Amino acid sequence: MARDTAPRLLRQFKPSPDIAASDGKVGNLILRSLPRKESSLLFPEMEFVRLMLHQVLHEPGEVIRSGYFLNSGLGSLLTTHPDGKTVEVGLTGNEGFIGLPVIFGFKTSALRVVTQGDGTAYRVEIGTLLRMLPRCPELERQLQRFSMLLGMQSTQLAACNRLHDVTERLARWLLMSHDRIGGTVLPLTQEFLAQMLGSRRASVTGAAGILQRAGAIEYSRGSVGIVNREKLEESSCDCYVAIERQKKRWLVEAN
Amino acid sequence: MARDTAPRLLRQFKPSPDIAASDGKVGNLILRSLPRKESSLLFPEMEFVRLMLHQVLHEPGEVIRSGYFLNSGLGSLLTTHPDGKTVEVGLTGNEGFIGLPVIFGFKTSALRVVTQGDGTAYRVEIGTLLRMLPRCPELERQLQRFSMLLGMQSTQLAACNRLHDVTERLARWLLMSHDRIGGTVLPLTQEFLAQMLGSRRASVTGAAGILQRAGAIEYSRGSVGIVNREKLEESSCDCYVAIERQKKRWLVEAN
DNA sequence: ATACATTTGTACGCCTGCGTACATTTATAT
DNA sequence: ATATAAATGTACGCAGGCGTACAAATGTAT
Repeated sequence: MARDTAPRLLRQFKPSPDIAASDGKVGNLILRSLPRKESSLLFPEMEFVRLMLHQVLHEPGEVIRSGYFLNSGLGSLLTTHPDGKTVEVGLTGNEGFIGLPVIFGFKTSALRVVTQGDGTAYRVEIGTLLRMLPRCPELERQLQRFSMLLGMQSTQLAACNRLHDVTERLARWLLMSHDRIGGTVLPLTQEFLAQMLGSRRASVTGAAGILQRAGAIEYSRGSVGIVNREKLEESSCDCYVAIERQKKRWLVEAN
Repeated sequence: MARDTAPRLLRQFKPSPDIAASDGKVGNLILRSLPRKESSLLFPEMEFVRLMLHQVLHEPGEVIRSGYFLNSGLGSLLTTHPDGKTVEVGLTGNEGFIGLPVIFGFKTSALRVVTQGDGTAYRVEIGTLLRMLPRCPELERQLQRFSMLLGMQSTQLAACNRLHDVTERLARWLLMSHDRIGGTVLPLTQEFLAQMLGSRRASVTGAAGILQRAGAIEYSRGSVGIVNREKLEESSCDCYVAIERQKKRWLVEAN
């Protein structure tokens, strides 16, 4: 085995519903942007669920049964490889939706989707979603735009993986996650980070040490604290700002 | 400068129309799949153009004025970086369309798009295309599906860039290009390949030497001939088949 | 035919990251 | 309190690729 330890991922299929907690604020930006007409159609069909750390939402090749509008927490899109290696090729928080292929008529996922950090989401069964879409043009537009943004993100990550070293990529990853998670303390092990970055766990140890000595982060057994965002940005490659810049530009263009 | 030589790219904005050559067969698969109703709307609005080697169709940050349905030849999607480095993050031939962001309401390109090999395309002005889309639902569907396929491709390339060495990636690249170009001889310099793979030109020399000694390819000054596809597939990483497999699976699912 | 530009071959030192292995620290369960 | 598991620190040799530089070969223009 090429990895230190097998990933401890929760493969339970369905997050448990938690109706009680669903009242009040909707965190997901797509849902929030919808006209009342569409959201009133949609919400009765969705289920508020808690997502646990490292929960697997989709597995490559698997039929996608549910889509998830994230309210909080984040989802990592990973490629998987025969030897157990994984590489993160996309990352989304409350700005996004998990289950994009179905929007375009496809049924299976090409990627593993894993949650990172506790969070909540609105889950919708795919059949239901597909029935709703014709009556929710704004939702459809939002989902399609998000897919383009995510695609752009993955092209930038493709280049990043080619050109930048572990420390730069780790800093980039932490910045991207920090933007999508409420607090400044991220529940992360180095082993998990290694799976995200597609590197050795030992390489992450080295990189994390560099960032810590630079005063950018602080970490201990299973959690990383961001103590100085500026320094973290200095340590990161430009890919972080490149992604953010393009995202903003496009959102302005799309009015 | 980090590169041996500045890229010799043709930056002329518009490919020259060539009406004479436009009669007869349409090579682009999206256009061919359209119902007569839509294609008869569309074709009068498009211009048949020749694409020259290494022609730049879009530049990052630039407003996208025209879209291209490729009939032959291929288009590379590249990220560009301040130091002149580029990395290919997507590749399409006659199955695709160049100018996807506009379909989703965005106006600028995030990537450089360069043609590879001579080819032809149908060019359509963006304004025209956007006016047509509401009346061409099947076209819209096809374009959206293609964007998802391209997105999947770039996620695979993101992982490939992380995990595989130059020789494997070169073999993969040649396979992907071979599929999209008619003949078995590709007009390529090692310098150009280096820009696609995001590596040194000297690294490409080494990798090409390995593939040649393996009996997979033959090359000389500006052209690479594929002499044995099986051996090329053996030298490639699995990313090639992974992309093809997922593409086929999705196309079946979408019926 | 000769000069020039382009393309390719090759070499050198260097650094990063890999695979692997083992020790150490820290949390959790009994 | 003690055992067990999980997470982290660290080390070693090795391979691939980088940046750089220059020479050789091969087209192209005058």
